[in-house]
Amino acid sequence: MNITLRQLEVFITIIKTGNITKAAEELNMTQAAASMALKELENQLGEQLFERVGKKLYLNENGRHLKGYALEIIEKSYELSRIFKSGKVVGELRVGASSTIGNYILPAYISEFIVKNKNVKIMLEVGNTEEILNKILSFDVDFGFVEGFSTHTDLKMIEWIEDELAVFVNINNQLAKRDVISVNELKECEWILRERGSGTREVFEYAMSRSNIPVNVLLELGHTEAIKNAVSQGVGVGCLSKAVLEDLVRLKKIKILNVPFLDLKRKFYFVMHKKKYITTVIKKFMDYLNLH
DNA sequence: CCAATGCTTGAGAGTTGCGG
DNA sequence: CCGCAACTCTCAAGCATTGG
Repeated sequence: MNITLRQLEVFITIIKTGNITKAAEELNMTQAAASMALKELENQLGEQLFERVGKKLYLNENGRHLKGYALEIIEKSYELSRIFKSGKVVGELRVGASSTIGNYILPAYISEFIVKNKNVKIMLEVGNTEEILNKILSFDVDFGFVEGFSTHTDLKMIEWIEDELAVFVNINNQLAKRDVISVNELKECEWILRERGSGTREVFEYAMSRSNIPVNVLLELGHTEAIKNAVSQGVGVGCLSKAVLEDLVRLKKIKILNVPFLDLKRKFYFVMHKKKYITTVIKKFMDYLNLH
């Protein structure tokens, strides 16, 4: 015989109530049956879970070890019953997102979604585009949102929303006074950029190379906020998503430069493994974001 | 039909707590 | 400190249900 859910339930209830009799009462079974259930569980595991001191039971090391597992298994089984009984969308989503999307765009969408679907939990993992694509490929996340396109044959990419990068400087920078920036002026700039592997960096470099502008990198930083801070302190020139810069523009700490020769438009993509099983919750989320 | 499983019942044994 | 009632756990036997 295997370990049963009932045995785990008895085990947890005994911990909760402190003795077998009360646990049995709570579970609507006789004390003897509860006692047997515990004994059978201990037999299955080949270890005692409680120390018997007199007529009292004390949870021992084995019991403490089992407790966490038992609670998790019981909770999952209850959840399963709830799903089938309620017909509601219940579940957990692991979502990956590249930095810009994960930190600035997605939280608002996720908040709205979980308010509408109270039984859904969402865990958001933020990394750079490359890291997120790898997590999707290894099924570590259910799906993700990234800034760059991938042609990987196992990935399904769906266009989500449009975004635009902006070149920006500290408000006191000479360039901030110019209406339009020239190619030559941009060639002189020292850049503070995201690391390679970041979608933002990729789009920026592609746009620069199309205009034949060499990129003189002063500093590479892994975080958007770090770049914003550095540039607003007067160090170098940055290029990040417009959506990310709104606060500093409003505070008049930075100025977005007019660089008409650079095509800084890009798209955000929804990405999923082609073999990923689409659960009800995933379907619901995709419908919510209008992804088809 | 039989074996496995899980339950109840009833008996028994150890522990606790209280009154004398 | 002793004796006893009450309490709590274990064990054995037996019953009902389920599934091969």
